[in-house]
Amino acid sequence: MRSLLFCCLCRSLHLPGRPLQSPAHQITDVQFMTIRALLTELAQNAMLAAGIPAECEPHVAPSKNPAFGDYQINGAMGAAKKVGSNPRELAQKIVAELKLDGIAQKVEIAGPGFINISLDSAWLAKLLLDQPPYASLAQGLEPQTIVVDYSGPNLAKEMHVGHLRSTIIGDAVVRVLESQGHNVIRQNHVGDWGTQFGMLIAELEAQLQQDERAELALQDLEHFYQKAKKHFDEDQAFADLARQYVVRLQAGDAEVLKLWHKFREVSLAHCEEIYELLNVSLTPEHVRGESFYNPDLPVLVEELKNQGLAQEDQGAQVVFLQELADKNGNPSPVIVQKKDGGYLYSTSDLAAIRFRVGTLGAARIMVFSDARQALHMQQVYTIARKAGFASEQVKLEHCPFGTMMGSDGKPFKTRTGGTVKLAELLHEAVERASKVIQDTELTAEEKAEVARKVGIGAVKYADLSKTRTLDYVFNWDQMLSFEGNTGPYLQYAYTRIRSIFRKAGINPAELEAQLQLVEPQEKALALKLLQYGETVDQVAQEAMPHLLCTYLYDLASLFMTFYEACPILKDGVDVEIRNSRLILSDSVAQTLRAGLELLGIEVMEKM
RNA sequence: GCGCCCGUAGCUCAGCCGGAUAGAGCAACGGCCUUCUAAGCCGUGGGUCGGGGGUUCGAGUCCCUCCGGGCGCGCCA
Repeated sequence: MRSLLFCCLCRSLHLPGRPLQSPAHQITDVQFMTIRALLTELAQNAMLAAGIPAECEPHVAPSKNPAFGDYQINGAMGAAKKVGSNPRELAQKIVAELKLDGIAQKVEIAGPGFINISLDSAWLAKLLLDQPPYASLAQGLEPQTIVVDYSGPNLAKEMHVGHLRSTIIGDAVVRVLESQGHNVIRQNHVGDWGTQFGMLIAELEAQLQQDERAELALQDLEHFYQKAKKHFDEDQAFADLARQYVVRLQAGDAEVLKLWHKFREVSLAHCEEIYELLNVSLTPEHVRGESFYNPDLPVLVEELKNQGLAQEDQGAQVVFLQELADKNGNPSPVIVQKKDGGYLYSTSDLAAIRFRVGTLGAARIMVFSDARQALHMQQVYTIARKAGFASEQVKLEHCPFGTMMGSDGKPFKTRTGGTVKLAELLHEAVERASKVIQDTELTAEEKAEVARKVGIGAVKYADLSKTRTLDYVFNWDQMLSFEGNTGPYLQYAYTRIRSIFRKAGINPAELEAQLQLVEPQEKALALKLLQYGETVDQVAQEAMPHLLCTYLYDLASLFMTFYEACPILKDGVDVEIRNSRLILSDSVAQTLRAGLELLGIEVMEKM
């Protein structure tokens, strides 16, 4: 719980059952909370005072329809059923106990027992001035150590669209969590180990012997991989060498390791480039690849065996999970060691959990990976609990995402059916954005920067704005449109506000802090601004960035409506009104910028 | 066969522990620029929320069932 408002009423939380005495106008700065949290608490107190059992929740929610006020308490109906009384009468009793002086302008009972609250404009104005919503997210939260595993490309190949969702969704959630003051540890679980590296290293050595430089040979990783594969398939001697290299690699052979390091270095450099272009906060220090866990794997399997969790089956070491059995009682099998002695991703994922809990001190672990890995993650988490790698206190979360689809409804591919390279996709985005930008006053340099921010922002926003767990359809025209719920629309809304200040020659920081919410559009905008923290909280809890996108789009839309209805710099606007509307506009700009930053999307002054 | 996910306007999507006449955008149609960025705003039309049962004051939301689609299920990751 967190945020904007404060109130001494919170003390009553420690005195359950005791009626609330403090008049609301005495609200002072003791503890931050959102409007929703404040109203929930006040409603809960009123319900207790009305004799309703404590387990009945108030169910406070923002009203969907302006006719029903700003917030509504929906708990009266449920409570009435529980205590066996008339819901409308019970609502009356609750309202009689509600201490909303100075907060609400109107409280009404409607329908079967809804309690509709219209907030007081002066109160909203004061809140907005006292606690700018975009500036106080970290207030009052218990900081946690949270390990976030995202991106995790396979270093054998070039990054492709399959890595896009994990990378940008994970990065947005990471930024949201950090904004709340949590100790976030990024883990880029790259695929830098496994049999395919034998082949790649053999190929690299072959090319180095032909006086090729590693950087040059690996310039096009995709091409290099295909070449190695072809070589492997067609040349028996090469294939044998490759297999030999796998063994030497696993045995820690210095020469082979050196080549492996070289390969890894070049491949990682390629990832860094993509991250930078994408404005993703991952850096080399966050890389913790599969190879890191290699030494721990035999130890871990031995431990699973000793605990009686793993047993030999058809030559492999297998953990049978009764917890995940089908309805016929067949346990779910998880292989942790192959019959040839090799390990699998289950094994290194388990080692990763143990490391994250034991060494990194994670209280919460979030893994952003494809929805198709759901069963695997469930198996790994179940084993981790049983083996004691993670206690019940540690939250283990798989944050799955759906597949990126083309307009034909099938997985996104090139026209010829190949894998779409991420670098090419992103460059195309910038290229397309540069064609969409109309502003002729920008210099070539400015225009290039705007194109980059708009193009990359559009790709990210399109992805982030859809429900994470669903498949989503990739569509250039839609994401680069300035109409509707898109990145460019939000960036435009921001620049539009900045242009007001440019035109007026005013620095928002020097504005006199005074705000009056007279027109309905002004009040609606202020209320929306104050709900920023509620949204960010929810994104942090559920790892669902699309909620923030929806919020920012609503905010921008409300601003546009306000802007049409309420003149600011035009002739005949009273100075105080003008100042007030400038404050409101600036608050919107700051919130848009802060929100977009949490999504990893940049804004610009002009476009 | 077993399991997970999905089905909401022509299209792309929202819908917050069940809450009031199911919301946006695009597309269609009609308005609004001599004044703050019209890349905008205002309005109209458009729905058996896949079908059918059930739970209850109330179901797009929860349960069951059927239909349709996607994905996964011991030695790839």
